[in-house]
Amino acid sequence: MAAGQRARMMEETRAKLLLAARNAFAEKGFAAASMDELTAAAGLTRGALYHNFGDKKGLLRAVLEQLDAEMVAKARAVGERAATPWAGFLEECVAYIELALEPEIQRIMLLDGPAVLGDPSRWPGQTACLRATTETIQALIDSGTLHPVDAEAAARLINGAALDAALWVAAADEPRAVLPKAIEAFRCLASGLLRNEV
Amino acid sequence: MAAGQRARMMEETRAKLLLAARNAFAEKGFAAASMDELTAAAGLTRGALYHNFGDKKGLLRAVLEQLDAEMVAKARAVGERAATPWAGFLEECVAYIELALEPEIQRIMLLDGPAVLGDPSRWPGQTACLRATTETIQALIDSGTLHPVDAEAAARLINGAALDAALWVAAADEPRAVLPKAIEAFRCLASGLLRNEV
DNA sequence: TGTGTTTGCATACGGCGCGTATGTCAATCC
DNA sequence: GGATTGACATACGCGCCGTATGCAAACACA
Repeated sequence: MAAGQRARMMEETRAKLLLAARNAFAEKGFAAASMDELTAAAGLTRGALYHNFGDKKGLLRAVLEQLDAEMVAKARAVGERAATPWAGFLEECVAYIELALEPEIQRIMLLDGPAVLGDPSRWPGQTACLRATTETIQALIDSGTLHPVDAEAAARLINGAALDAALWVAAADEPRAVLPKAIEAFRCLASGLLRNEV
Repeated sequence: MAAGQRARMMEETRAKLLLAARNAFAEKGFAAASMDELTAAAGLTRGALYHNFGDKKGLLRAVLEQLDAEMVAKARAVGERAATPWAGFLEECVAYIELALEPEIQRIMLLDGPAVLGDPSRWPGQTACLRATTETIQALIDSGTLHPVDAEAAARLINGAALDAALWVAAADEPRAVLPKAIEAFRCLASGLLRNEV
């Protein structure tokens, strides 16, 4: 029993640190977030942090994996309820845009993540998000729905457009007013991939 | 004459600092670039830097304005040589993608810039790049070439897609091999904005 | 022309934050 | 039951940023 207890304690401290890190990174940004404050907020010290995550960038990597997993799960759940694969894909992308309105996602995943860890395609698991999009697009190409372009390239373009749209919407003076415009423009743009114009 | 001399000296030190900053930011990234090293490389000290640019972020702002101006000038030069407005627009976008392959542009404008200064639409002059794209798209909409979507939204999406594509290409194992794929996918995507399918 | 003021930049100082090295205590192993 | 490993805390050094201060040259003005 003691062995299990120990492993659970370990997981618990990791979870506490991840939660504190998410809050600190989201509010202050990666650079301005102090490891001392962050760990103190979790009731720990920097010792625990360096033991569990190696360094500050390691902590960011772990936070990003968490966020990425949450995003892909939510987006897929939305996409699966659609009538056609293409509609599902569009719904999924729109869900991404709306998810990316969350300040936490904005700051950590779209701004600090790339700056600190480099291009997302090089992240651990290259972000489940991009993989999922690539697979979906490839399937749509195979079924003849889309023009036969490179699936990975299209996925990157779509993702970049969607996330950049979210960044723009969130920074706008009236986010709720420009969001529909962004979504409409996105649907229009994405339709360029379709083989048969509607 | 002395007055002119003084102003010219001032401009010269600004230029030297900007050049050193471009090199340092491009090679080490904004966070890892040391102001001491940077100014020493320019034959000056931090005193000159804080006197001319206020702080480290101010220096980055100045560098970004320079890069942005250079990019928009090059892209417009490419676009103006095209046969039709739409072709010119596409060529301009492709030029952006290729310009963004430069490590200097990547690191400073696409990665560190947004992380340090926030969304580009909030930068000084909101980046000439975005303004130019918005105007071009609006003109194409007015002439009936494109679907009547929000020009600013479309510009942001197009820009996001193009720059993200460049980020992806540059991080790829064989940039020269994937660049054409990215461009092809981009043209395909952009055609979604067209009113009459080709 | 001489003096007071401003300007452009260098030097000096204080503080903070990261990473690492070291210490400590409990749990495990043999 | 003593030795060892592992999880975490504590202590230290170093670099870096921002600001306060110093200084010499250029201007203003009478």
